[in-house]
Amino acid sequence: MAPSTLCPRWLRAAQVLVSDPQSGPSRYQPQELEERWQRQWAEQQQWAEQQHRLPEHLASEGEPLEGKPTFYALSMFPYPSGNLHMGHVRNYVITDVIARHARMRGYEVLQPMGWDAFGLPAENAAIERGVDPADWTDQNIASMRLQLQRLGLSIDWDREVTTCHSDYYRWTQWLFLQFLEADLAYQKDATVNWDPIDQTVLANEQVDGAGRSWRSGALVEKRKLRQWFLKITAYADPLLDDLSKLDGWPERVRTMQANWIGRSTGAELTFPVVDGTGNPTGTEITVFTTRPDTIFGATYVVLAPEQSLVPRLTTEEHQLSVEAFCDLVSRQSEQERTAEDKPKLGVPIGAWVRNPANGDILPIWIADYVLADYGTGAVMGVPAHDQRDFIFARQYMLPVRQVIVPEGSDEHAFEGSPWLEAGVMIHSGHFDGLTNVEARDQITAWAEQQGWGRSRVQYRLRDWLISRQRYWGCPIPVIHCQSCGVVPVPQEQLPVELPTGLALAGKGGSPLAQLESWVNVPCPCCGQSARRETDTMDTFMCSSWYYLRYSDAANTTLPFSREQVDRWLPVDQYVGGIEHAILHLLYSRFFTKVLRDRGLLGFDEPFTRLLTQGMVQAITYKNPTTGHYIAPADVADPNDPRDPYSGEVLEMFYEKMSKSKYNGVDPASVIDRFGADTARMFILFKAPPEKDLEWDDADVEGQFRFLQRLWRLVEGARQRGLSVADFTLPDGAMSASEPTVLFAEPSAADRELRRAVHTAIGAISDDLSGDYQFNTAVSELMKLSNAMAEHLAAAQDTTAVEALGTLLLLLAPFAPHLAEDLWHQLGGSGSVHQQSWPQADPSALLRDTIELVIQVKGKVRGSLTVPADADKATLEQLALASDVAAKWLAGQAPSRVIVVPGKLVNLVP
RNA sequence: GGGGGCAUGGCGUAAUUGGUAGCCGCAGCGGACUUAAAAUCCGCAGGCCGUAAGGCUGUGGGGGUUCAAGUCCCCCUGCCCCCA
Repeated sequence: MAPSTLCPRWLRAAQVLVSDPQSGPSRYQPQELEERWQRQWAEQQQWAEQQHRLPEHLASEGEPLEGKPTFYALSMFPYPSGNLHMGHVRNYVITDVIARHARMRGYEVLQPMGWDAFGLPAENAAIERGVDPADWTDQNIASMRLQLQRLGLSIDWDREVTTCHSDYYRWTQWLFLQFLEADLAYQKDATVNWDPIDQTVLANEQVDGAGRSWRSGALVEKRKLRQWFLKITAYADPLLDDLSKLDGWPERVRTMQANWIGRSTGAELTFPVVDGTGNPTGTEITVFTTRPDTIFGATYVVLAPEQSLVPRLTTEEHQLSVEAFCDLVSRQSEQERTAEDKPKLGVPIGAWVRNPANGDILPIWIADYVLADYGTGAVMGVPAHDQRDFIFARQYMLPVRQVIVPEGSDEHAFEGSPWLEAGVMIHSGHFDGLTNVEARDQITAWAEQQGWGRSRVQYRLRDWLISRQRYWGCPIPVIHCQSCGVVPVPQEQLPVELPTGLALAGKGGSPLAQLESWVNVPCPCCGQSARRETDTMDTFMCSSWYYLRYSDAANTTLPFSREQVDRWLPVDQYVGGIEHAILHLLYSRFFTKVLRDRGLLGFDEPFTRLLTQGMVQAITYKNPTTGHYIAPADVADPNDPRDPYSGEVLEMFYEKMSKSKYNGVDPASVIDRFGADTARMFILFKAPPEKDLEWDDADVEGQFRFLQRLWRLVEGARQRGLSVADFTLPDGAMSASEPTVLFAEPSAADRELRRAVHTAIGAISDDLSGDYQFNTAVSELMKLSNAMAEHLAAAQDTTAVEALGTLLLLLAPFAPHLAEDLWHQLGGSGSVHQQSWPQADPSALLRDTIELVIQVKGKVRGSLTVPADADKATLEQLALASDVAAKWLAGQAPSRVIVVPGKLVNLVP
């Protein structure tokens, strides 16, 4: 027989035998296997909505089709940089396990994916390399989608959204108009970073630490531009109060949001401006303070340099110094201005106010540490009881007047610090002797009564500046008309398409403003010539509602229908990085509340549960003298890392993967070597999900070995002729009082095996509910596999089949390809991913005897094998009669005996 | 400075929430198989003393509550994150 006539299957087997004679007739080859199943799942659209392909077990339970509960598992969508990194992998694998588990528990699951596709990197690529941002982005999406698909995620790709495509940003614009209509979008002047050489606005990320432009190197200036804001402050209270509803969120994220909103209760107090003789001029300065109790200690008043009263109140002789100071301050960042440890700078403006509490005449200053847009842009200076006022007063020799002293003590000596704690009032008129907490309310009430104050709630949160003077963003859909003012683009004219084919140079002002043909349009109202808004939106606008769009991604008449959005949302489980703990999550919550109030959806909060996964770190080598990073590949001996050139001993630590540190691990290379299932299992096993994860190649290989062991385990079962074809798990109706009859006359091996199987079901189910613990779930899979290796051979077929079938069901969410393949190898019908999640049989966990620990005075001294059902009195008797008791009590009767049934007996002499 | 978190073998981690500390894995050591190596399988493994049986000790340090503390309380040290 000529070789060419050989049966192809035989040939393949022969090749395997030749290449690896020890490993038996078949071999775990993840690359081929994973590609095959991914193709099949895609062909069968297995992850699309399953409403019309209900698994039989649910139909048999008589559950109506419409009544199938929904589960929405969501990953934070990526920016399409072109490269999938390990952080993405960790994020999406976690979400996928949750989604697959929910599906097996009978939920209709939505797991979508999309692209946060507007943003600076595309524009930078355009400026630097002359590529078209749209092409650059689309190519990146195409390649990242392929990389993602290799992970075997159960994503419904039909619902994919891309924020830079007009079928998406059309609705971002539509939603902007909703905000405009609701009076929640407005324009006002705000400062931007201005590059005087390139004549363009820079994003904060484009300004380096020294305040210079990333491109031209010019010192960046602050400029005032008229810009668009969303009135998020109007929702400060609900955004803060509803945090208490989010008990499925990490506590620290809730705390961060609460701090960011920063609600503080205080008072507005009005100081009349007086002339040189102390007579009122008719002008007033209103300050905001959280400490009205300290008003008798005010020794000056400070305005922000930008405050509108400053030009009017400044006297002629101070004109020059005030202008010079305002110019200086305009170059500082907010952080520099308000940091508590920085020196505070200011100048007097020559005007005076009268303290309404005690009539004192106080000088007015301007200072860098007061911000124009917080409170009223004016504060009263109380050096004795405020850190920043104290530093300022020392700097300029302003008087310090103490009005609170520690309880039961003399006046606090001002050695080097103000008194910030609670205490008793002094020098405060008829409030003397009160505690300052009492005085705070009483002084506010007194001021209110006298007409110079009122209590006031103040927020740290500012309105959201959404204008960007950039090209690659969603155009703001309004038209400026000389006679009609700001005119929204009519809905039927949406989308306002971003023009294509621009030559982006990164200089000369806003890119869209330079395109006259695009800018000049007739006014939709009066028809006269008008100009388009040339600002684009902050990309956080696009990402504030994408999770709503997934629910109804193909809708061409609305961003989403109320029916679909209310069916799927709120998101049951959101998974993403902690770096979005504040802005993205806050903006999304804000959007949800506004849209709820507009009647577009029917829930208060978008994300019921939130999981913030930790970073993926990798081993990093650094030369301590040169500060250079060394690639791990260039380190000859990892146990004694040395610089390949100088031979110096290197520093070694784990740090977030990044190109500049040469410590990145490419997901594709891991999948090429070991397959996606190994990568998934490793990343889940190595650390709890919210902790940082240290990448370690040796551990990856260990995970691969585990999957190979499973392969061999099934191989052996097949040779034994076992099949899971008619394997049905006993259902949940079973209880300990009615032991299952499936397993007649179990041997010791049967009992051990069943105990291991049902322990694993219980433990893994537990790890996948509530607080997710994928690391221990994988560890339980390993324990089950170890128990099977030990007991499978001696167990009956029924028990063995139950064990094998259950193992594959439990494995399915974690290593979906291998589980599917082994399921079919063992004759399983249908997809393993369409089976129901197994239920633990309590009767399998029962034991005849247990090990009872004997403690003497809390220390373990030995143990006894006792009947599992022995009562407390019996346990005490057994313990007292034991050799251990005899040895350690030396004949004495214990003064106390503590019995913990099923656990231990503690004898206290 | 304010707020939050963490600290367990050589390493990553686990511990029914007050009940036998160290599960699972990595690295390591010993053995089997092999001409040999790899792979695989079996075994050992917190530290100290001891041939062993066994004992002492041990969850960053100090104190406390309790029959019993990795777990609860107080103080200290170190690291991380957020906001200033």
